Amino acid sequence: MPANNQNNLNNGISVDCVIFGFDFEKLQILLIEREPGKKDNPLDYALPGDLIYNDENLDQAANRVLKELTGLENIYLEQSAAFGSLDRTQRESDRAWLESVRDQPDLRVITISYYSLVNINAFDPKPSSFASKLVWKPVAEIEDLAFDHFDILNQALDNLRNRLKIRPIGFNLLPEKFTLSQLHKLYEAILGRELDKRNFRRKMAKLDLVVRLDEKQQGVPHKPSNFYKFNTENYQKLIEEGYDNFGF
Amino acid sequence: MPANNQNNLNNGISVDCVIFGFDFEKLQILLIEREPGKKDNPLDYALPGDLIYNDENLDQAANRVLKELTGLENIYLEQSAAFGSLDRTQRESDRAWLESVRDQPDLRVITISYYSLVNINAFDPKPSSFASKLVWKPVAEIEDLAFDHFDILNQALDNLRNRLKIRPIGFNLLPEKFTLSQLHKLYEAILGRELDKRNFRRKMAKLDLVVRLDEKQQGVPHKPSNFYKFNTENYQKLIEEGYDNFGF
DNA sequence: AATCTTTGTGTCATTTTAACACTTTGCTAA
DNA sequence: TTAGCAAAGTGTTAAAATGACACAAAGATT
Repeated sequence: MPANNQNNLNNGISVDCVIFGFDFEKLQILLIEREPGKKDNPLDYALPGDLIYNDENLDQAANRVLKELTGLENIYLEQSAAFGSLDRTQRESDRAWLESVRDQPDLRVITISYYSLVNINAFDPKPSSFASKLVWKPVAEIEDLAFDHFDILNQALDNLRNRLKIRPIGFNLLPEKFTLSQLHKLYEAILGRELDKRNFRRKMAKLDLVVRLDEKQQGVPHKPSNFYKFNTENYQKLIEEGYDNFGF
Repeated sequence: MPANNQNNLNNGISVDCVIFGFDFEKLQILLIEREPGKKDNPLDYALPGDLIYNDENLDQAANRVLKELTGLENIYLEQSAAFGSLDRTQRESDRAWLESVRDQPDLRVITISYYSLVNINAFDPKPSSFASKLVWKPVAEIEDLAFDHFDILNQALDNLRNRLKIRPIGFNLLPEKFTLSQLHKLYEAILGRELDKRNFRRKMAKLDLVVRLDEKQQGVPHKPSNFYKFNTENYQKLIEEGYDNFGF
């Protein structure tokens, strides 16, 4: 055994997933609603996440945990950051919860966060395991989360925004067919600021990342908008050329 | 104890530091030269890094390890990524080394990497502990490293380049007084491509990030160049305004 | 005095960005 | 049927940023 207890290697490693979704209005995030503790605490939300196994690597763990807790599979997942503050599991409400689900609630746990972008309408979140209840929450309305998950969320959002300047990953949040207005609103939702409609469309057109389909919206009480799809080939071409100015 | 051995929590966590330095010519990186093993292996280099303690957080660990192994203290350190492949410690030459320095050489270890930028002339690397010998190596000449450290290096370089578009962190690599040519070469070294001299200077001037000093180079066999220093106040101002286009 | 090396500087053409308003389409309600 | 409503869709102009490009000036060396 090690000589000093500072180095007794009794560490846990977890992954936490920040799952962004878009409902054509606001940027949302998928959270686990935890049972309120003994006290009449307000409702309490946490990111989907869990300890990793010893025989899987980090990406595998993130995919597994996500599947186990939400049913999501084969989705875009990007590593975000590592969090390892000593006090990250020391809040009272969190400790009670840990005691109910962990063999070693006192274990010091370092977490690796991932973020993901999904089409909010394309899947049916299936709570399981200790994720008793899954809910989508608008990111902008979240003020706190369990553990240090609020920090993790903000970090992920920051990474997402930076990434969006370099890669057009936002398309992951949309269904296969979408309108330019939806795409426009998506960028505004992620970036948290307004973008001029004409300038947005001009740049999108120049990038040549979308293809106009011969199909329109139906049943809307106004001029129906045209559907588009993502142009994978052109995207690949741009990336191979080293192009990386996808920002607004 | 846990029910299944997949989840026995027997994990180690380490930090590895990618220390970039600049000698006014090439981008360099600080490496530990390991004793060749029993075989007549070629020389072998690794990133400074070690297991973290249970009573310190990640940033503390990175700072401590860096100080212990190199003598470097109070320097810019940015978290880069987490690496946790199952086979990252399975190379033969690495295992021999682990057996000589670790209590539990078989421990599965996940590492959090940090990168740092230092002025290569401003400190005297002091090898200690098991870092028997420290050397600077030009990044461009490195073809492989111990463990998965080559991957870690490339990831850090990628992060550094992305970061440089958003924040003028390159100044950390220079002494307090520097010439515009040195700054220019630094950007070229980090980005790995040539930049037009006049365009570079024009943009630097517009950003107003450097202040001209009333002092020139001496003893150079050509027109001496003027010294400048970094303008911290203007930098703060730009950041507060939300400006983030520092790229070239 | 001539030579050498690196510093330091300006212009022009092109591209990118920002600001800005009205017509069109299809549905809805009177 | 028609008037009104709501969102879609579209172009111009000015300002800023970028990219390409060449030569004179300074100081050291011979």
